Formats: sequence, structure tokens, C-alpha cells
Amino acid sequence: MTEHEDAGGLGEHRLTAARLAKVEAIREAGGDPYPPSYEPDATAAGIAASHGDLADGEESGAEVVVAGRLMGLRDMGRLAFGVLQDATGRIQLFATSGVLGDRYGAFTDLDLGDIVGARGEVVRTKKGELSVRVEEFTLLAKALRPLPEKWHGLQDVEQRYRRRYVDLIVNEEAREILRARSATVAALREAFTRRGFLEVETPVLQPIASGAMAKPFETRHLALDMDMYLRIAVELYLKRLMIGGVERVFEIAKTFRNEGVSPRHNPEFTMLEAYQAYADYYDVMDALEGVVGEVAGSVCGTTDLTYQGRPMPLGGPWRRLDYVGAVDEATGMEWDLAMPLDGARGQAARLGVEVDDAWGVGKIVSEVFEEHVEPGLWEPTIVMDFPVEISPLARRHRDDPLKTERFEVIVAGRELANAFSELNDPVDQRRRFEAQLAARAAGDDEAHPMDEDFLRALEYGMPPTGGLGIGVDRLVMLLTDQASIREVILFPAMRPEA
RNA sequence: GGGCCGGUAGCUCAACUGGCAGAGCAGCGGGCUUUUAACCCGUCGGUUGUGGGUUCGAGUCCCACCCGGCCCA
Repeated sequence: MTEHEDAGGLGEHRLTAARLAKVEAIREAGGDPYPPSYEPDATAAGIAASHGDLADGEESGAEVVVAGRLMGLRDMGRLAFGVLQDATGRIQLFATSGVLGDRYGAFTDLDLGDIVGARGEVVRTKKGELSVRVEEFTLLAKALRPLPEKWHGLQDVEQRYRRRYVDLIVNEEAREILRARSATVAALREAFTRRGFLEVETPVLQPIASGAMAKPFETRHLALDMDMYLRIAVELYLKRLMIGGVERVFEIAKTFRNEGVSPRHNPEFTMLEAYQAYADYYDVMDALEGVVGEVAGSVCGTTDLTYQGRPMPLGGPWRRLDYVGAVDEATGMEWDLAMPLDGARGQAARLGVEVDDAWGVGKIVSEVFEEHVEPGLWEPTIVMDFPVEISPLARRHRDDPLKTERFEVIVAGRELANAFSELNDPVDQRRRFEAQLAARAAGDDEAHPMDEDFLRALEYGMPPTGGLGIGVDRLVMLLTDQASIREVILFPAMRPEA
């Protein structure tokens, strides 16, 4: 941050000034420091795979063209070794003055960080390093800024997030997380597609932020002259598609919630939601265990992971707990959604759980659950039959009207997935929305809003449906053994630099 | 929002109880035809996050603020 950042002031920094001078020198000599294209025909990993058996000092006879970023340069006087890094790995460039002649000086004049292309024969040096013996090389893009130190890389957490591109250049772990995330999303897509689900895209900009209970980001559509919200869920749009007869549908949805940041929360995150006609939450449990197992197998090669130093068996079937029963067990108290409100408040007070005046028994129990049950659940656990009060979109339980057929999967003390038998009774849905309006009037600004447009859709009839939401970022955290969501989001939310 | 920790050269880090702001890497110049964090000689490089204050003297102590990390709400 002490670096000169002002526009046009780049050249004032001694290190960038030296590189700018090289750019000028190249131009004056008739060269182009930023040529338009190049045609590599080999990669570092490809060369290692095809010529890994070369003996020390042996020449392959195979000529290749490689391109990448120069990450190391050891100049021995009349020969030099460069380290070229491409998307697949690293390969050594072996340059000699004997071969390069008067271009040798230009080679050793390259800077770390420059993008370089080179043509030459694949050889293994006497000291055993697989290399491209450079016969011809081209500067493909001059780097004006220096890279972080080659051994320690970029350690500063703030700078790794702000300049993720530098993190990716110098830290292998950053590249591995990126690849694992890509593989996770691909495996999820494959898992649902193979089960017959159609992938769709629904609105990010919504007139009502519905489908979850969270504070939305507000924005403004100028031409339509209306306020809009960034979506907090895709639930009600996917249900409209169920009403439309799609039967199996999913979306991988960037979602936005206007909340603080923490190691587990980013204001924008990725959720996968899926809906299946004629299924209930039992069917969803089975499917989810299968999907998570498939994804872990695809990304990590096993479902028996280690997370933050502790065993994390992701393979199903997972333990299943009753929601209220789990609260009973964790607190040593008797909880009942039909208990008097005063009784619930009294028990919460004895546990030191703060309770809002507007809360009913269900909300109080859920608060106790979050404080006393959730943090203690490490291995994947299905907690089922949530209170109606906190589940306005879930079908009422077939055996208990105070509960819903809803479950969450808790892993490592936090929610990984949330699912239910969907509420398809439009009259009950209207009552649930009305109860939410009452909660909002009582001061709960995360209560679900009334959504008349959705109610109209529901009144056309939605098949019995099992629905599911998976936190993709949190799944990637598990699969990559990361403690912070910011490590699995390429560009996490940050305040501007001072 | 509260608590704790951190911010020193491009990067990674030092700097005792307040007493000349340093090292390695990178850079620049020189040497070296098989290096692997190459090595050797020389050398450049600082708004110590920002702004105040205390003091003969502040990276260090005090106050406010900015940015980040962790914990809590």
C-alpha cells in the first residue's frame, strides 16, 4: 500500500520503471513487447507425461513450443535456466549462448513474471531436470510489476484476496482450490443431470426477495421505475416451474444476502437448489446422500475425508435426528412445540439464550438448537422435522401440525443443506405468509414477505414435491479442507483499500 | 457493534526497556557453460497503514481513524 498506485505514476516506482525501460528498449529495437498471439503445442504436464522416461543428459529429438509465465531464472554466464509455469505445471527452459547467440542476452534480460513462449527440443539436463532447450523464444507479455518472493510467495491474507491473480500465480494451493471448486460444480451438475433434472436460470433481480428469510440487497431499475432486490433464494421460481410441469429442475444460483461477513458467510454465495415432483423429504435425504457421496468421490477420490484435522466421513447413510429431540438431548430439558410460551422462555433463560418478545415457541426452540445443538454436530447429520414457525415454505408434517417435513444436514457444526417436502397447499401457504407478516410487524426484518404472484401460481396446483438447497461454497470448503469461505470464493467481498 | 491480534522496502520478515530503520529474496552492475530458493563481489531501494499528541528523541508510548484476521453478539 506504500506502492505508488496513482495513474501514470506506475513508472515512478523503481522496479516498474526498470521494466518500463525494457519495454521501451524492445520497441526501439523494432520488437513488440505485447505481440497478438502465439501457438504453443505442448504443456508442462504433457511434456512430463510424454518424456518422463528420458535419462539424465538424454535428448528426445522432439521439438515443442511452450508458453507460460517465467517464475525463475538462473543465469550462469553463458547458459541459463528458466522456470516456465503454465496452467498444467512447470517446465525448465535451458538456454545457452551457444544456441541463442546474440539473443542470449535478451533471454537473461527477461524478468520474473514475464509471459514467454519458447521453441526447442525436449531434453533432460545432466543434473536430471526435464527441460526445453531453447532454440528460439518470444516475449509474449512484459510484466511491469514484480512477483512476490519466490520461496514464501504471497502470505498476506488481505493481499491474497484483493489480488487473487497473484495468489493464483504463486500459490499452488490457491490453484488447487480453484480446480476443486470447478470439479465440484461440474460433479454436482453431472449428478443432477444424470438423475433427469433440467438445469435452468431464474431471475437474479426480483420484485420481492422471497424464498428464504434473509435481508436482501436493494437496487433500482431505472427504465421500469421500480425498486428491485437481488435474490436471496431461487425457491419460488423453481416451484413455479414445478407448477409448469417441469417435474425435475435445478439451478446453480449465485445468491445474495445482506449480512455481515465471517469465515462462514460471504454476502454473495452459490447455492444449488433442486426440486423433484412426487418426492417427499425422505426421497430427498436418500438422493442427497448419494449426490454428496458421488461429488466427494469425483473430487477427492473418497468420501472419507479429513476436515481441519478431524475425520470427516461423508459417505451415507447419515445419522438422522429429530429436531426437538436433539434439543432435548443437548439441553437435558423437555421441549415441546405445544408447550406454553412462558415455559419455553423460562427454559431458554436458564440456558442463557436471549429471546425476543415477538418469538413463539418454535423460534425459541430454533435459537436453542443453533446455540446448543448445531455446533456439536461434526459428522453429517440429518436433523428433521423443523417447527412450522420458522419454515413458512415447507409442508406441514403428516403426523404433527406444529412441525414441518423439513430437514437440514449439519456438517462440522454448520448447515450444509436444507430440504423439505414442499408446501403445495395454497391456502396453508397464504396463512404461513400471513404469519410471517405478523412477525415482520412485530419487528422481525428477516420474516418472509407476502408473495401474491407465487400464491396465484400455487393455486393452479403443484404436484407433491421434494426440494433441496445445498451450500456449494460450504461443500467446497469440506472437500478442500478450508476453514474460511473466503478461501473458496475467488474474489470475496472486501472493503475498498484505503 | 464489542474484544483480541496484525499492518515496517515489490515480497517474506527483524528492530531489547523510547536512542543511527535492517536482513533475505527481487532489482541494478560485474563474474561464472548443468542450475534447482544456484553461487560469489558490489550496489540501489523506506510517508514504519493515516492523522494528531507526549518526549531532547517515537516503528516502539497515548488518542482518533482506515484496512485485514480470529472470536463474540
